[in-house]
Amino acid sequence: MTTQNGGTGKASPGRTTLKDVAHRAGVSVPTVSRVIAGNYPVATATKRRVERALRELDYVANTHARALRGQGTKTVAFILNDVRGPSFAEVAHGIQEEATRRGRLCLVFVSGGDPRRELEAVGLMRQQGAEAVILIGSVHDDEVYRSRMAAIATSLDQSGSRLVLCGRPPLGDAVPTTVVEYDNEGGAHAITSRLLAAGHRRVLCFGGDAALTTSAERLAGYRRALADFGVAFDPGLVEKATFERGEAYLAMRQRLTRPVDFTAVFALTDAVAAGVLRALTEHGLGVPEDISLAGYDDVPPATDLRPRLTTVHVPYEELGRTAVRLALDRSPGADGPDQHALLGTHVVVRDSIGPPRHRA
Amino acid sequence: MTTQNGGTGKASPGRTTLKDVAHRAGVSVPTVSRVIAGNYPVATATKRRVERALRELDYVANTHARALRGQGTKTVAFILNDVRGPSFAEVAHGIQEEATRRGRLCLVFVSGGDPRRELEAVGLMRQQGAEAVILIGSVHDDEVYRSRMAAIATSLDQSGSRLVLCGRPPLGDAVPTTVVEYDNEGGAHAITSRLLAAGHRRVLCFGGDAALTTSAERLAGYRRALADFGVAFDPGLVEKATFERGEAYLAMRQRLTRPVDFTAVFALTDAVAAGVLRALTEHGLGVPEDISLAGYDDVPPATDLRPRLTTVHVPYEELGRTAVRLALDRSPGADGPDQHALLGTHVVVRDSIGPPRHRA
DNA sequence: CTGTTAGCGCCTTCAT
DNA sequence: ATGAAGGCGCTAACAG
Repeated sequence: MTTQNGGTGKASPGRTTLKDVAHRAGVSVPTVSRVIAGNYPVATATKRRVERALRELDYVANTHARALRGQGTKTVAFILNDVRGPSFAEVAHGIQEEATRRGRLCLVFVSGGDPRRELEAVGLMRQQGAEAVILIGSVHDDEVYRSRMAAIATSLDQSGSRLVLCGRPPLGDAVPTTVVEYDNEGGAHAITSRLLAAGHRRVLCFGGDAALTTSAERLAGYRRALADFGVAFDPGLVEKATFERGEAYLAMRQRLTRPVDFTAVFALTDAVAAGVLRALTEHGLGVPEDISLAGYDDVPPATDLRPRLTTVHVPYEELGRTAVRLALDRSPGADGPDQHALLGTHVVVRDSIGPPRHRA
Repeated sequence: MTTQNGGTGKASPGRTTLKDVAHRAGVSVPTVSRVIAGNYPVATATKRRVERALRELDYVANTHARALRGQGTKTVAFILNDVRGPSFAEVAHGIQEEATRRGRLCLVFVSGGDPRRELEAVGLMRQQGAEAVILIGSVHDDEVYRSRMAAIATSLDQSGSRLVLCGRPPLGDAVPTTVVEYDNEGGAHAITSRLLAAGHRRVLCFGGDAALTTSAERLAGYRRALADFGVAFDPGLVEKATFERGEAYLAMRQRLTRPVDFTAVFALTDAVAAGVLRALTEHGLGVPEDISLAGYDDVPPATDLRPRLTTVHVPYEELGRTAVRLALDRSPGADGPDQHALLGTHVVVRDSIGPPRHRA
């Protein structure tokens, strides 16, 4: 016993290996392996001895070794801005559920919205040999981003993995990605139309950052609805702000120091709507009596707002599930370069929209 | 070239390996490895050739092989009931941040509150060789659970990993675990005291499941406050329900079909408080004019309730960070069997508590 | 400076 | 029914 585990079981600290078990049971390593796999004949007596050793030594297989051999636990990776956002959380949940159902493990990484961290994360996930790498949520859509992502997508594809864009626009048909979007522009069009149909003509579009894909699309829907109703677009009625509740509140309070030249607000996000609602209320403006309010996302907390928020439902959980399903189901050989799913959105009518009130 | 990757680069589909790169650069495998590690002298010319090959072949190291060799990317695993709960999400965020800061990857598993899935998950995480396995949130605290967990903790400990109980009571001093709790009972005591100090004597304790550790502790704090104020405990004023918003609403509506024999409600959770608030409001009862309301958790959406909820702040994110910190910082040799952190809670006073209103 | 050798833990032939 | 051998991809020792 010069080298290491001399005796009857494991001596050194660290994980129990097949060798330890084999020693203890007085058999060879492959025999133990076969008992575990159970797909090969083993004498009943031997089997029992091995099983006892297995139990006594509390053996667990080493996934890394298995992965190296080719057949290890597969994993699905996802990268998001922030787990705390209700909509992201919903997507994450969908991914989890579907991945677990298919016997996959989930790796998570939070990028904080920083493209560099996102890139770094993708690299790590690639090292891990993730079967799919899912990118969740909005992004600054510039040329650098697109070319980098295209390169990454190709790399992943070549190593048998898959880049999935979830709630983010495609990179182009040539790029081997799976894209799972929802009808972002359509939802914005629908809810803005709702506001316009109720008689509103001065609709403040509030929140978001035009450089972000999500904002841009929602803004586009807003503008298209305006055009459909023959209402001129007024840049003064587009107020950029963050997607974050607190800042939206502050920004709206700021806006209210100027004359109120709108009768309705389209908040680009439910969280923004919450902030807007608070600012409005504190300013003595009733919703929907004085000002109508619409949101976007239909996250659970929106139900607790008073009045209950009329908003656009986005199937976030389904988005996550679909992402996993598509990425995993594509036949490994046939490299259909482009998979694309577009999920529908719809307006959920609650209590925050009313007819416009004529103002002095 | 009889076997496989004969020629200049990688021929077979799948990941690029060191061997592929070595072939392409016309050097041996270890040389490539050294160029990558950069901790060993390599001729500049060779180095350049290798680097080019590396780039051209888009090489990424295989974490599993590295892990097998001993020095791979470490990972931290956490298991929770549901990512969608704001408080869980906060803990998850804290874990992420701290783990990433320390160069660890995160594995996540959603158990849906099912103890069996939790057990299964721990097994998977153990196979992965996770450095720490963090269990988040409340649990059904029976004997079976305790003994099973103790066994798992010991197993993990022996393989150099660590079981971390986060927001969940310890298993006993003998069990090698890291426990990161918050002062659950104390927070409940404090906020109930607040209600009692405001003059309330009939306080309905609403929501939760007494079999769950979290509920039990909060209920205990409630009772202790009652005792401190010399108010007799009335079992009729404890209403079990779920922790879930929607069900809480329904349960409260049900309760309101009976006579209103309380002047204040202590909701065991902010989500429950939201449901209760809605039921109360719809029943024509004003908060806090008619009924005072207190919550627990201080999750962000609580700010959007009207009136803004007075509640107990729980440092969830800090809980997550601390869990990672403790688990990773303990000196590997010295097996201090028990690590225990107890984080403080405090009441956040907002607008949902007022003096009791004398009722007919 | 570079290549050869060995071995991490597992599983899959192949040969008893 | 069982053991011996080989190799997954990588890196640390040991030659040269």
